[in-house]
Amino acid sequence: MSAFTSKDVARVAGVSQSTVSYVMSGKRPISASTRDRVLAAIEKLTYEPNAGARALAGRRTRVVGLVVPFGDDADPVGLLPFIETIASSARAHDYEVLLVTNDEGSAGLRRLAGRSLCDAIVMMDIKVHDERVPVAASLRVPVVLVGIPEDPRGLSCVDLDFAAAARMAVDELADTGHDELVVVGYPPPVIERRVNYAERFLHAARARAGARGLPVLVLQPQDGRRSAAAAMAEKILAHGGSGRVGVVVPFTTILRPLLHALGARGVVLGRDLSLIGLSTDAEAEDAEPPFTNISLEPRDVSRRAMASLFALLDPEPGVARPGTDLVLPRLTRRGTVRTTSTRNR
Amino acid sequence: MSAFTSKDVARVAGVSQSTVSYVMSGKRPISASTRDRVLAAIEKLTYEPNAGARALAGRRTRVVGLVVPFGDDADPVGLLPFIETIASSARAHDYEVLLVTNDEGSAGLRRLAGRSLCDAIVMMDIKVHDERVPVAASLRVPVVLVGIPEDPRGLSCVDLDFAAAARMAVDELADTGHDELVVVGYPPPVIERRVNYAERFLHAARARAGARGLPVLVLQPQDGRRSAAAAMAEKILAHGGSGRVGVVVPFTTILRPLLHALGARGVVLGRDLSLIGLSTDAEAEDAEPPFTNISLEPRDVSRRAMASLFALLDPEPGVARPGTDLVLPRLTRRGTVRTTSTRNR
DNA sequence: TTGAAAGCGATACCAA
DNA sequence: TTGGTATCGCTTTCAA
Repeated sequence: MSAFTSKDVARVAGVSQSTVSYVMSGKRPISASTRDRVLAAIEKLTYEPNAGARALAGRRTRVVGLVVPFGDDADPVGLLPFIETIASSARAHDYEVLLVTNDEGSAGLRRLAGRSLCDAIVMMDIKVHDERVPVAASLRVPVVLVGIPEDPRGLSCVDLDFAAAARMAVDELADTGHDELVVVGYPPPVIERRVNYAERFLHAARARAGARGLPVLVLQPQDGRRSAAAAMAEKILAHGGSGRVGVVVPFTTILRPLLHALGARGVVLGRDLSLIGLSTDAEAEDAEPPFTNISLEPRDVSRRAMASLFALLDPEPGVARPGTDLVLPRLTRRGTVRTTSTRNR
Repeated sequence: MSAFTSKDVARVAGVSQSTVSYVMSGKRPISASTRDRVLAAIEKLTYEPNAGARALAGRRTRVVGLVVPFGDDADPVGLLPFIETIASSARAHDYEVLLVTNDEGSAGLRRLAGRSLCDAIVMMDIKVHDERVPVAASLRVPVVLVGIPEDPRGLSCVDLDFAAAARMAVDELADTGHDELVVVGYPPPVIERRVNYAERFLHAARARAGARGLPVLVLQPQDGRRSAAAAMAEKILAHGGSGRVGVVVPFTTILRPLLHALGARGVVLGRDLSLIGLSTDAEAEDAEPPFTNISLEPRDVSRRAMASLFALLDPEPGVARPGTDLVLPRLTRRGTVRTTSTRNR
């Protein structure tokens, strides 16, 4: 394949190397005729600029670094839509995406910035106290967090509004006449790692339930597997004798096995028990039965993260300042919440 | 953060810039004392070499390009283990991973190579006739295919041996006394795109079934959703009156809904009907019920792909030549195949 | 509107 | 065992 340089293009087009550069960047007015000659030469030679040389001379790589939670026991499902959306958004701005895995910790961040491998970084799976956040804040490149640490150190954060999600779930159940709440929370490793959204969800759920005068029982599954789901189902049923119970499930991976475990015990959701899950819409639709859900909106979150990243990369005067951007979740009713005659929304 | 260069390191260590370079690369013997001084200076300045400059001068980027099937309707589940394994394998060799999505087609490949963004490429989701393969073969950088096109053009290919998987499934069912086979195949888009593994699996299944004297019915689900699964369940049951039927399901995403649909119709797998799925072990274990599966081995496949990639990157004399590397699948029995008294393996 | 030339920060050759 | 320096391919002043 070609190994032509901008010098070759210049020669073919009969112009100087700098003119070739300016034609490509548009940073200088060029007469129509020379531009055409240059473009023709580029076409003819199938010239592609050398990324390394460009990065060296121009001090920008046109690469965004993406730190993803691999290897961790973080919810692996639902990661793809994030990566996918970030990748396509990057491409739409003519940026490449460099993948770094979480298990490298802050070393990955230092490498990314120190070696000038990228112009900006998106970091996912933020913990409440995250050792990487202060490091990220000290880098020469802007960093956008998908998730909210306790102290963002002035970094931009984007995430679903998990507190609002919790309030939506509690309100929906309170409004439909339920008088008791069970939250099937997060497994021990998630809690121990102090994943930020888990805490935000649980705190807000407790607070709202208190405000609405509903007692809450928070259960903790061991993990997202069948046995854990079966145990949860038993606890819910043992607990739920007294009244009209609404179950809230923010931990995505336990949803399917839990639905199965409840079904196997003869429970009909929407009749014997109400359930709201926090999940993508696709998962809620395809589950058996389809359940009322509050959407995680991974695509929206990713898009907004990339938007603030690009805002940081070329700071439009008077516009973006870093801050926290919370995406509002959306509740979709699919019949797993029993409604009374008093309310019918 | 630091923005030190190797020149700074040289100054602090009291040596020349080239000595710093040689200390880092080890391409030249260095006296212990100077090496120590240089390393101390590097440490002190937290020096990191500029990737662009390195790529430019050294003509190698230490980046591998990874082309993943986003946006396509290719099975999104099971993609993560591939990416994850490739990423960690790359890191183990001190390479970065640049993500390119499939929907860019061969343009992405040309960019990767043309701009010298990477030293080698891993490409997934190969079709039988894949327009990208001839392009890949014409690049200046080595390309490893995860999947097998009809004409690999001399490129290295690594994949699960889907033909062997099909034969294993057929043999297992034949050996256990089944006298009829139903294959719940791939949905129309997969067939139309001529995804290579789908064809390999179906051809081999038909051939082996013929050799074993078993009639085969190949069904085609519309997609991987509940309604499609329900339709499949009906067809299987309508068909299966006459004898002992064994069902083979190579399309991963339909497995869960199909299991549910069968269960809802009162079918007990391993008693009324036998089923073997092609899926990761995790999925087979966690399903309801857990099913006998043939593993997709994404981690093995990825590891071997990276192994041949690194073999291409520094060609050990007398070792690697490009070729096709098929990973043997593994069958794990989980009780969804009914066994006769005549065989008990 | 265009060109010449000085870097950008490494690598690796040629000498010593 | 080490240092000087040309070079990689592009961007961006500075001059014209």
